[in-house]
Amino acid sequence: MSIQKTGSFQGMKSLNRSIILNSIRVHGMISRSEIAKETRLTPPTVTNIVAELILANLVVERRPGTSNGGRKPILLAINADSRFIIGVDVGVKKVRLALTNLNAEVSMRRTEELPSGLNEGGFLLFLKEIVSKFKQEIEKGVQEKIIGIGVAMHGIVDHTSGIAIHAPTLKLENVPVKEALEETFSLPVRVENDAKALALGEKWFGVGKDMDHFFCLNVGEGIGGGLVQSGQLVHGNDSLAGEIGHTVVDLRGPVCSCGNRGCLEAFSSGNALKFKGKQLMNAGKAPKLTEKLRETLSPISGKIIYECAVEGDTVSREILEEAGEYLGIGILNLIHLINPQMIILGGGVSQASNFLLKPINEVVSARALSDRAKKTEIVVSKLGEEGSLIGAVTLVLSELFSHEY
Amino acid sequence: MSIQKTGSFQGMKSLNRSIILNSIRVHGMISRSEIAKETRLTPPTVTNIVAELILANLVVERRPGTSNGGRKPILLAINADSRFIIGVDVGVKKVRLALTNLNAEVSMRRTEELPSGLNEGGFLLFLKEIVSKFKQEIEKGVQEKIIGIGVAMHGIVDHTSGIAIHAPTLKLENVPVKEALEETFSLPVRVENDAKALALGEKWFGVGKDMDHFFCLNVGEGIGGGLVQSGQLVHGNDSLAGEIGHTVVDLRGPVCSCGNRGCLEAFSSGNALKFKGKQLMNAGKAPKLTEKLRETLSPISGKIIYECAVEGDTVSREILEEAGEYLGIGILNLIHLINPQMIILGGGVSQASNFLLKPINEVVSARALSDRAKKTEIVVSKLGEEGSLIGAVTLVLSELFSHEY
DNA sequence: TAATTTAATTAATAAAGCGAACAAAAGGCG
DNA sequence: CGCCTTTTGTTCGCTTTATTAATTAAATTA
Repeated sequence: MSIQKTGSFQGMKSLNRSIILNSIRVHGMISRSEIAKETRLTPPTVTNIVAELILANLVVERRPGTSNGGRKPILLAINADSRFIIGVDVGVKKVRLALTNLNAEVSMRRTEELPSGLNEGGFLLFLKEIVSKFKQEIEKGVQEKIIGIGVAMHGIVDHTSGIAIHAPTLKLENVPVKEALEETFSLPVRVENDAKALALGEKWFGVGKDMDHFFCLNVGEGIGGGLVQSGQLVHGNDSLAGEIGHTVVDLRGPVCSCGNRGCLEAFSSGNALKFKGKQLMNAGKAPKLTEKLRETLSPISGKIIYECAVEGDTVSREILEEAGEYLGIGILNLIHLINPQMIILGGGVSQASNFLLKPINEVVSARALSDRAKKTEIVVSKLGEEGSLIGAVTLVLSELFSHEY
Repeated sequence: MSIQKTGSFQGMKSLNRSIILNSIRVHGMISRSEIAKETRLTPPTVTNIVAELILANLVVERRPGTSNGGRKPILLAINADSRFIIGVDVGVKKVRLALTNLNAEVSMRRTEELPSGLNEGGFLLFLKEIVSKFKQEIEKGVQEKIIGIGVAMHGIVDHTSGIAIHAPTLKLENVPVKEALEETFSLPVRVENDAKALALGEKWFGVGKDMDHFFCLNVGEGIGGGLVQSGQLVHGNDSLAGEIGHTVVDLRGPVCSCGNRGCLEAFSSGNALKFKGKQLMNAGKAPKLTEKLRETLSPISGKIIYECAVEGDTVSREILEEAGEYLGIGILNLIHLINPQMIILGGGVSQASNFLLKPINEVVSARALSDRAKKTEIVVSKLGEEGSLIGAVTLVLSELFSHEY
């Protein structure tokens, strides 16, 4: 059994602090008395804690609200620009960097190409270098207000130790990202798997804002996912939870990159689309695709297939539709296992959602066990390409706003 | 967002109370100073709360422990016989009843046949009658010590309202079990799905005792499951979580009772075994089975197949092995999605575990993504046939020992 | 038997929420 | 315009409960 947190005065206050802080954050603007009503804290407690938060510069009083027949309420808001966070999203080919305030509003961004073939040491060196360069470009006044660095990373990440345990496409193992960055920058660093970061980002700033139970799929070249249960990110026992890409949807399906047969990833990932397109082209069954590639001089990719589908190519549409059907099966299994309120589609593939949502929804509503399961909302992320990056920032934010802080 | 619990003195104390109570429960016997060390509560706090617990008769001082070079510690234990609980397990054909103490030790049990064709009202009437009869048979002194009734029930159950929303095989919908029993017996009643109850039972009294993340399969005529994450039962958004039986393992598989194709339940449930056996017998490919049925004059069943397998019948063994392989796929999907530390096999099929565990483990270790996932322990429940019943009792217990109480 | 060690309790202290009363600021109404 | 009512927010004394330090209790050991 894990070590439990005991009830203490500090703990009690810390809990109330985070309740108030989150109430302000979620509402954008809210008065003290509204907070008291909503959270069931007493007015004096709210007053006291808010006073501390204002002193700490985390909260500011804004304009008075409209009266309800008595004294006007004083609206409180998060002092968004009092602190800043650096977010880093380590992808397969590139690293994105962003500077945001407490509302995760990006005020500066960079994208760096990730050199291939780096070993663990080289990778860390590169990471430190680009973060350092990025930080130096930030104006002095803001630089001092940076309170932490959040890193979203492809592969398996132990979020407690901040070690990237296994990043297959980068061919890296056990990289102590947190330790290295904390030492270099003397700032708290949080590291998380990119799909899980995305899910957290959706919980705080995306379509998952009001959801307590949801699953967020990250469909790009591969397929990952992040699960939120009771408002909390689920890591499982070894930080492996969420690997929906390698759940089996058809035992006799094609071989997946992981060596198994019939994984969802082998049907519906960007790579799977690419493979399927190539196959059809070789068989001479995808004239439009062949033409498009000759025109644009680009290699086959999920994006190209999507573009052809937009332009009306039936073959491309069928490829996407089939991918959607299998995604539907994977999502269905998910629904039956953990019964989320919402499924969020994120990652590169979310662009193609107009072709995917229909088959997914059809499969789910046809096969879900109960009416309630059929009603599981399936939506597309609105955070776009920067979703994981926003999630990375949120890793730091969530600690600032959390109970433990 | 759900209503949060605020930090308050009561809350703080209630939390510490539950921490201490659980520490005593888990250790069986433990001294005050050990509790303080383990829980990081201060000695006076432990003393104070323990004093209250003793006053409430929940805890007793037992014999002194062995000295560690100074004064002997006074060992504390849960006063097991200070309170009793009635557990009810509503199955498809029968209802089990049990009376237990705080250690979930059964001191009285009954099994009643469940009449078929009851409607909602008739079902409740029957339930009230058998519980009433059972209660009257309990000796007076113990009867007064009953603190609640826990009900485990087949089908979809809303555990907050205590309504059995959907019980397909009983053909019942929206049965207000909690309300009805609470009114009749003036005792707190908790109702839960049987597989989830089983999982809770395993967490408290079974092999899941020291596990924070596990999944408990209940394989009987159908296949259900209960998920424990961070020590807590997971219900999902509509109490539907855990339905592993209807996750798809092979799109082109046989038709399931739910109408879909390729559900795990259509491969590995007791019913699936039965069906498969019948199929082989009709094709004349299962001589041993045919003989056994003629001998025993009983209809084909999972149990018979198991018995034949024990007696060395290759056909029966193959049936079980195949069921195991598909179970392995289902479990694999589970592992990749939520990464539990342990998988517990419970329900009727757990008897046949000697034939099932091998293929399950083979599939998991062959196909799991990472070494850590391969190491997921797969074990058999030790609670046996009464697992869900113990779980039902635990529903009440967990509230007595919990923070909210 | 005295010294030491560990266990448990007591007493004084302090943290922080709570309830009641109070102040501040509106709006409503005569 | 001025008084009353309502809503918002604060102040103050009280209460709960954990914490620290000192104390008592009961062993072991030298």
